[in-house]
Amino acid sequence: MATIYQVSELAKVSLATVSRVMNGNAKVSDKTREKVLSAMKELGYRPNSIAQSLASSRGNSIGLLVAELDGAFFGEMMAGVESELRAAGKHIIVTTGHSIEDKEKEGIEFLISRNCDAIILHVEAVSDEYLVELSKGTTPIFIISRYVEDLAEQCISLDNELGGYLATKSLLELGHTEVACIAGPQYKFDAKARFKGYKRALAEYNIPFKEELFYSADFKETGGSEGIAHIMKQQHKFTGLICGNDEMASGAMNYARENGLSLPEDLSVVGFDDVIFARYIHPKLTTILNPVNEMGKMAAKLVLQKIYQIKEPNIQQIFKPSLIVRDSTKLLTN
Amino acid sequence: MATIYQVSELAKVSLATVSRVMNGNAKVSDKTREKVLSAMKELGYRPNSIAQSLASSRGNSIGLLVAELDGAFFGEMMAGVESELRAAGKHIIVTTGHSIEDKEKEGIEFLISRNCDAIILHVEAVSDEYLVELSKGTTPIFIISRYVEDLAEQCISLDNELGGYLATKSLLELGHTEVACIAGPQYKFDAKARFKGYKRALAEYNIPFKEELFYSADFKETGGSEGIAHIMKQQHKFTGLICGNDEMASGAMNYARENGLSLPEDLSVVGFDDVIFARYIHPKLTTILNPVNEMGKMAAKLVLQKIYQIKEPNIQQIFKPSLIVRDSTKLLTN
DNA sequence: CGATACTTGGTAAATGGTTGCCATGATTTT
DNA sequence: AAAATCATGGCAACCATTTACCAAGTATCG
Repeated sequence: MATIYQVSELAKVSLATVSRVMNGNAKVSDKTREKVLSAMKELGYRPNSIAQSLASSRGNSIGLLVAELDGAFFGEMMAGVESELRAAGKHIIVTTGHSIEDKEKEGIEFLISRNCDAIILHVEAVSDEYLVELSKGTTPIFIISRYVEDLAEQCISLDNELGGYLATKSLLELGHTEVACIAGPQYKFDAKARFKGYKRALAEYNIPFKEELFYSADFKETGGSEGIAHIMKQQHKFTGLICGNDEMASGAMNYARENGLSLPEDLSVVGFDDVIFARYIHPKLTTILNPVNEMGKMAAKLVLQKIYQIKEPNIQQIFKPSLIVRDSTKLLTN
Repeated sequence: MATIYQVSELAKVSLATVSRVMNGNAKVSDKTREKVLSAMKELGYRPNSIAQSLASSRGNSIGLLVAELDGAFFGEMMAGVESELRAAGKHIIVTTGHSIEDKEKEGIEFLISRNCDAIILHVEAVSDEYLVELSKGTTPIFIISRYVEDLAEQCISLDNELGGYLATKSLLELGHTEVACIAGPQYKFDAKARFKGYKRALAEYNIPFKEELFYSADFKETGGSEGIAHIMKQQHKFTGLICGNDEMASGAMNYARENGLSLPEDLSVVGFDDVIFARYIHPKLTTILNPVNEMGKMAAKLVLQKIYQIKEPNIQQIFKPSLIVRDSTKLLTN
């Protein structure tokens, strides 16, 4: 691999001049710039970003930690972050946390040790205190899809409680009174908040919360089928169901159909997130729009603004979910 | 951030000893190791992997380039690579190519400049020649989901032609004779091979290929709906459809249903890939299993073996697709 | 023509480690 | 007790680049 020395030699200019050409922070005449560039081309020179990073203690890269690499939700989030950052010439380094505290911490360590200019975190297992502590370190952190009170400035989050409320209310407004809920894992902030919204809506309609109509499981298809299986076993009639996310809704709907219910006639279902395939399941899923992609972009903008001083208009830190009505819910008729 | 100097100072040992403890490549007595470790802990020392990488010209990281960060297919692939590599203590650096030649090249440049020990590529726009040339460089490359003759040793690929053949044959065996095909972009290797398999199956059954029943579009839902819209306009009756991938199948099915066809009664559809949501669309999709996740893992194993000399049993480089029968296809009855 | 502003050269330190060498002292083996 | 082995120290070179500094050369301009 060619080095800057060889370039300077071939171009017959000094080391410093090569560096000047590369970084554009000092004036260089067109003629010499040309010489340097063509020498680079001839040698196939490519700056060693590791050495650059070490010497300048800047990385031109942003770390991104997500729970999983697969999953529609994370995909959209990553894509949002990446597109915005790449447009600004920055690269991302992605790693995973798998929603396990130790792995999340390890991932963070890795990103920090990699000299990232900043890191964007989507973490679920790690405590607020840990994040606050972390934010005191030298690597700036930004948090996506989670709200940490003391770090509000660096958070991009969704009003999950409102989402849960809207989802539930939409069924109540359609006349349903027995509305079950299959929530995500209750140690997860967003799952908990969505559930809280569910209860608020019930309360508003003077409907008592019923333990038999509640189940908490994994944010996955299997969680959904497991949840509805459990609830159906309780023998408590219900005509509405709200789910922790779209995957769960999908799993629940399949199970329900396989067990003799027709949708949406016998059961109205509301999902959460509006991931890409929500409109491809049948019946098309009524769900809560979670603008993850937008939020990813916004996190990137926040980084550009705060770290690279690129001013970004219209920074928005708290996003509001909204209801998307499709075919999986219907007016209760008896 | 603490440095190795501060550690050596606090532990009252030499620089070399600290390095010995970290890398475990020379004997260190338990006593001194203990001293060093506790000093590290006290200082919160974290090795600077950038400096390590520069000094040792090893990165302990593997570059991974995928077309997109979202999309079920890429997600599974990334997850496969990551899980295997992480289990071996290696990290991945992910970037994207968006199936655009320049972006793919730029992504590759980035990964190389990042001193990755090896890079795993899922590229579609770049030519075979370019890859061969690239493989002569200092950074070893591995190619996933594509077969390059001259680089066979470094490829993990799927027999796409066989997949296309199996998909088509499954419909022919069910008595369908008018089988349409909505293929992916024909500049993509896998899309082309699948289409080739489609034609081989037709030929085997002495059914001529009909231009009216063919369309090539984006590997997306919109590609699928666009494709079926086009074919339906041709007014040539057909009872079977094979699609370039599951997303396209999903798009086509929705469009078909919205335009009066009932599935699978009027039209049998076969997808390709068996991404996670194939079984959650309705009717559940009959499709070709593309073991991307496995292939991702295998690519990682190949890297572990060839680069880190960790011997991996059961390396398999060419994967065979297989048919998964679900509810979207049925025997043709007239 | 001389003053001024720009462009460039050359040098050297710094970034945070790795790696190999040789010397030294301690410990174990014979 | 001499010899061999082992653990450590101390040193220096190296990785590819950035950055600051000063000196020197060269246009440009009035």
